[in-house]
Amino acid sequence: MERNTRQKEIILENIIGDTSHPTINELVTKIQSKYPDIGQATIYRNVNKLVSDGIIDKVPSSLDVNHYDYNTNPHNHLICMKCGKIIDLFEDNNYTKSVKTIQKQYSFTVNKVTNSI
Amino acid sequence: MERNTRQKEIILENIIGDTSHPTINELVTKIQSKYPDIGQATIYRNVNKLVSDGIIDKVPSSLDVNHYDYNTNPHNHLICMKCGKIIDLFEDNNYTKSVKTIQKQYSFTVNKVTNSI
DNA sequence: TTCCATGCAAATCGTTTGCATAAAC
DNA sequence: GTTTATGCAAACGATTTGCATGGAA
Repeated sequence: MERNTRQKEIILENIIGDTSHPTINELVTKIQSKYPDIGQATIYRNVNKLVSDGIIDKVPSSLDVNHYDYNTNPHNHLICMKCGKIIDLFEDNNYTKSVKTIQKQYSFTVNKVTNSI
Repeated sequence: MERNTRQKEIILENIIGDTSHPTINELVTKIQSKYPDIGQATIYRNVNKLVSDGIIDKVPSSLDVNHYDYNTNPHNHLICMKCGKIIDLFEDNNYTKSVKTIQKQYSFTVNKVTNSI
């Protein structure tokens, strides 16, 4: 049986509402700056669990570090393979558009669209 | 000035014509089984160079290992975020289709479309 | 009181790097 | 002969794991 802990609460709190697609490392820094007593293994373990439970999304990047995203609204991502920049693509504006249209609209080459439907 | 070496030739040969989107590790195994004298650092260095030269594509996967793809024809990829399976999407059939159409056609949720345009 | 979750440190995995040697040119 | 590329092993960074301890139920 799963138990509720202070750590789990704090970790989820720090992901919800964060629209910056943080890396694990950014989450660790962010959380430990407020709660230095929370170990990074705990953060890794909980973030992984949130991903496998479908609460948050793992967003792979071109730069070989994963980013994490809490998905209230299902959406896609436009990710730059050179610099790693991530742009959200929400259903109401361009989710239904073709890849070609999307890449024209954003005036760069579409390399990857990640979503969380 | 760049030099042509036997290793470079062999490494490129072993990527061209490989449509299986191999991981670096699969390439290392494949190449070293035929040419045990080629070091893995050399394979890493050359594969990275081929990527930065735009000869081959790095295809990030859900499983935290990169796959590599030699792109004669520009195309997208459909990648399963659970099992890592990669499907090619060529321009002539579905490249211009919307994400929604694509995911209906393949009867699973579109998580990521990678391409090499 | 039971047993799952945590914190720490060590281990692991994939990848990169330093350096001496080999081989292009 | 000069200089880049290679092979090896060590180093590195991100992530996972083992284990003793803490704390939820």
